[in-house]
Amino acid sequence: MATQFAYQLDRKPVAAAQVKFAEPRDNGVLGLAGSVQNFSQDREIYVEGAPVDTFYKVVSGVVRTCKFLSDGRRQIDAFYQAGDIFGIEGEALHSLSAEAVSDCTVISYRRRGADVAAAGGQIADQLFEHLMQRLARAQEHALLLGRRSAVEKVAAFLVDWADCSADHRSVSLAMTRQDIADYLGLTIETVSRTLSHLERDSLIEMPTARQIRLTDLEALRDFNV
Amino acid sequence: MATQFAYQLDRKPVAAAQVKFAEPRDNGVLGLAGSVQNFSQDREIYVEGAPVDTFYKVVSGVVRTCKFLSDGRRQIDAFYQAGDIFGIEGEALHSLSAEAVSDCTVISYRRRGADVAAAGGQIADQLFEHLMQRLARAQEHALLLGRRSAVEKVAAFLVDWADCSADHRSVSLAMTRQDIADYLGLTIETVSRTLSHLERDSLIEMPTARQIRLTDLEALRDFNV
DNA sequence: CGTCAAATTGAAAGTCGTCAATTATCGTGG
DNA sequence: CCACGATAATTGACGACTTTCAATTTGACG
Repeated sequence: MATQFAYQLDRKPVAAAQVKFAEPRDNGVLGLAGSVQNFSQDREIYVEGAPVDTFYKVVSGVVRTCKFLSDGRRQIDAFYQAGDIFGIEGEALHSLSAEAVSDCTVISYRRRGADVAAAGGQIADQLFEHLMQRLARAQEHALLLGRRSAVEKVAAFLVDWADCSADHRSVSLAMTRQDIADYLGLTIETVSRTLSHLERDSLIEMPTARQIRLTDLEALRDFNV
Repeated sequence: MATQFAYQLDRKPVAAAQVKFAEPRDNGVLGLAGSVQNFSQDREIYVEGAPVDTFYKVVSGVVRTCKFLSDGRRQIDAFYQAGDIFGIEGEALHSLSAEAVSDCTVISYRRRGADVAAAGGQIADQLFEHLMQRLARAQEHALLLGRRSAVEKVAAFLVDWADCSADHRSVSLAMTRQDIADYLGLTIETVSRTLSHLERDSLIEMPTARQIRLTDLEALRDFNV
């Protein structure tokens, strides 16, 4: 079956590309035919197994993609922020679910009856780049899930998010502890305990639960040998 | 940068496509310009960070791709068997290392100075399909690593491999317990203990350590709710 | 100020890892 | 063909890290 995306160029990004977990920058692979959609917190954007007819770009807010086991266990694959593109999974069916972490606005672009090649070389290349990056991230994530301890996971998470803040030293989290836990393969309690532990050791400061300052960024980075 | 693969079609697969962890079938995305290479057990095929100038197809034997932490911890991303294609990671640099699990023969294909689009629509589509499948597998693997227990992991591993045997009920493992452990995010001891446990419960039989019969396939499948 | 969800903290349990010893397996050479 | 040595695999005992269960505190919002 032919892979079908109708990509069109959009040279005026709708939001500053402050990107982290998904796209390293605004890549301009956007259709002009996009339509704006709003999702309130925890609302489902699409569900695993649904047919793939659109892909999305985040305008504001945060989106998570995840998988579930039938008993409710959840693994979050990635978080997406303003400028990030998501929803390109599988040829025909979504391999993940996508949900709004916070109230958010996205633009959805319809896949049309033209295959990748027909879409043109430049666009195909951008799509490749996107997939390659997703793949590399997934591999890095697997290493974290399979081989890192709780402290290492949490430290990596904080450093990752700090990298896309202004000073690289503070993080304001849109997600709950449960989201973090399900991203890191831990429980809420372990995440909470680990953060408290890091605060006691003066590696971070938590003015509020969602605002974290990385006071010792080097030490945090050192957890990721 | 343009994504560059010079794909050429090869309609006569070099080996029966008994595929599992990587490719669902022989997809014919092969250059005629491939050259045969042999690697003895545990030999490195390429290393993470190396420039990507070739990709590979397994003729015989088994290959693993993996990542390492500086202290030696290893996470195996995937195993590849006869007919599987591997080595397509990243635009310029390998995001994984590849090593021979057993003595093996592969065909390597050189990437050339033509970008994806120039390679033609059909080939671009096949590459997309390949990447999408890799991505879906990586996500499934992350769910396993982050949210499944030791028994569930081992059961899933066995069922996966049995799916590509003749009767779907027996597995002959090319890899060591250490390989299995590093694939599942466990230790050798836990893998070994879990297998013994499954044997005591009559879910499997182990004539030898590397030959496993799944006597109760249904029960094993049920671990993956 | 009261209510509810989110987050923290404590205590206890359990799963899995670590360390160590034993057994099995395979290739090699006598 | 058997013995030997090296590597792989199994098993046990113990311990640590993480989870589970439960209670408390914090924070957001009407």
